Amino acid sequence: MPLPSSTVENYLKTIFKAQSAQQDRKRLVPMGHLAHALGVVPGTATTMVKALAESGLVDYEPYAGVRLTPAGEKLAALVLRRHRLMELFLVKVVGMSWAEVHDEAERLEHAASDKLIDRIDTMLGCPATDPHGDPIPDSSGSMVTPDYQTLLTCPLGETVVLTRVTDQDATFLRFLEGNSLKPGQMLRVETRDDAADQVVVRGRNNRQIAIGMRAAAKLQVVPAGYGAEAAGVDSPA
Amino acid sequence: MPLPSSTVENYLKTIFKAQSAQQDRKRLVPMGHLAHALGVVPGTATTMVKALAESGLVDYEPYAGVRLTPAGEKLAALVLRRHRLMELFLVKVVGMSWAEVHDEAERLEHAASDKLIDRIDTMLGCPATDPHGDPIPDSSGSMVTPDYQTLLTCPLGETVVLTRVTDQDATFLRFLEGNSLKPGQMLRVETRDDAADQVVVRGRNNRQIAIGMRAAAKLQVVPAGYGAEAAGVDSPA
DNA sequence: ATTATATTTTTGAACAATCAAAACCGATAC
DNA sequence: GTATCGGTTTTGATTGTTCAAAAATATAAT
Ligand SMILES: [Mn+2]
Ligand SMILES: [Mn+2]
Ligand SMILES: [Mn+2]
Ligand SMILES: [Mn+2]
Repeated sequence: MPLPSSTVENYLKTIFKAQSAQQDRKRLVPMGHLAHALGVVPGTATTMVKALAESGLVDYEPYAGVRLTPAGEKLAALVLRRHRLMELFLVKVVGMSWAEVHDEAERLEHAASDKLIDRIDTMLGCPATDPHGDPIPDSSGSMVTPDYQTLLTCPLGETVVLTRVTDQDATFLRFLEGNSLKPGQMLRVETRDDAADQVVVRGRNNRQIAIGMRAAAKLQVVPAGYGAEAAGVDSPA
Repeated sequence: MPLPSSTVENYLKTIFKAQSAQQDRKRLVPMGHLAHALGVVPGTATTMVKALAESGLVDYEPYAGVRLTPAGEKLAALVLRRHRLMELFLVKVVGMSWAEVHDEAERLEHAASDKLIDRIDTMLGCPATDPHGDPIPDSSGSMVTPDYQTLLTCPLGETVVLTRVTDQDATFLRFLEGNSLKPGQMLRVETRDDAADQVVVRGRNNRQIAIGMRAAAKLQVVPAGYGAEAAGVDSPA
């Protein structure tokens, strides 16, 4: 019952995110996926997951996969809370770029005390989302994950608000920033061309921006003026 | 040559502080002292120190003790820099109490990147001392450690400025704060009574404060108006 | 010099986390 | 049903960090 190591925290967080990413979040996460996401060989993940199961943090079915127990889910959500609050803090208070805060938070999330995190939460006014639009769990570990549409699935021609970016790669984030593609930005999808693998959107100052479909799928949106505030969009300007 | 683990960083920092604390800072630090300061058994310290010697970070003489090499000294100073800048940041920007920032910084010092530390340094205006008056090494790892007098050794009756507190215990720090005994505060030592183990000082609002000699030795001072600014005192009000 | 005491080192073992490579299982394909 | 193949688990080993207890050393006392 000692406090979980950062290794354990990372395993739980990764399982949590993998479960959230699949449509049925009660399904088992395959060992291979987990190992790949953590950058370890599959055998290592198996060993670790068996230990986590022993501690009651996950359910483990050999050859099938792993799933968080309620206890594991709560712990994972609190790690995610520390991560996302820390990211927003680094952007808003410290003035770091949204492209670099992920790596920083990846380490700080294991070192910051609950006291510090609560202080940050208060200082930021109990925010609902982080700089990338990811929802921030509350201090009890619960979180709402709205099922947004993406620039690939939203209706053509209608104005939408960018709400979430589901890729933390620094280069990608810098590209988006250079094109004013940050959460809160209003957009309209002009055309989609499957053959050319291209989506053209009109963004800030009516400027046209063309991006590939792989990238477009990483940009989540809501219809303009509908639930934008509820989704935590800061400045729908 | 991988980056040093937090365990290694803690060993180096502890050796550094032990060397600084002894009058001749080139003397060897006994294994027993090191082990006690780190909260490990002596055998553990011996094992670790031999590994550090292998990496060229310390000089180790069996049965005599350990001392930092120039490489180890630089690394240690940079850990201390991260620790102290983080403490000041937590007090000044995050609004935490000076009594609780030490424990927090004890973990954050291993997680914060150089980029974050530089950002904090700039934000704070490249401060010379932390909330407890401890000097902050610069980014090259050099640091001046003035040899202050204490409330036990300073002249009676003369006005002095409190510059440094050499004990991080939270309860002690809260006691000091409750009596306005923080760096920058002007004081006068009225009486010293060896038999009663008591030092009486006159502090803020001419209020009299009596403390034991053990505690008085932990409060470092400089003559008022002389080198106070150079020592990084913030508000000699 | 001999003895006693305190400190230090060594030895043997443990735990956490990891990998490489061999063995294994399960879902398809024939 | 047997062969095949990707994913999974086992096995055996390594590294880092730690402890308990035994052995060794240095220093101080007699
Ligand atoms: Mn992130
Ligand atoms: Mn994020
Ligand atoms: Mn400190
Ligand atoms: Mn300090």
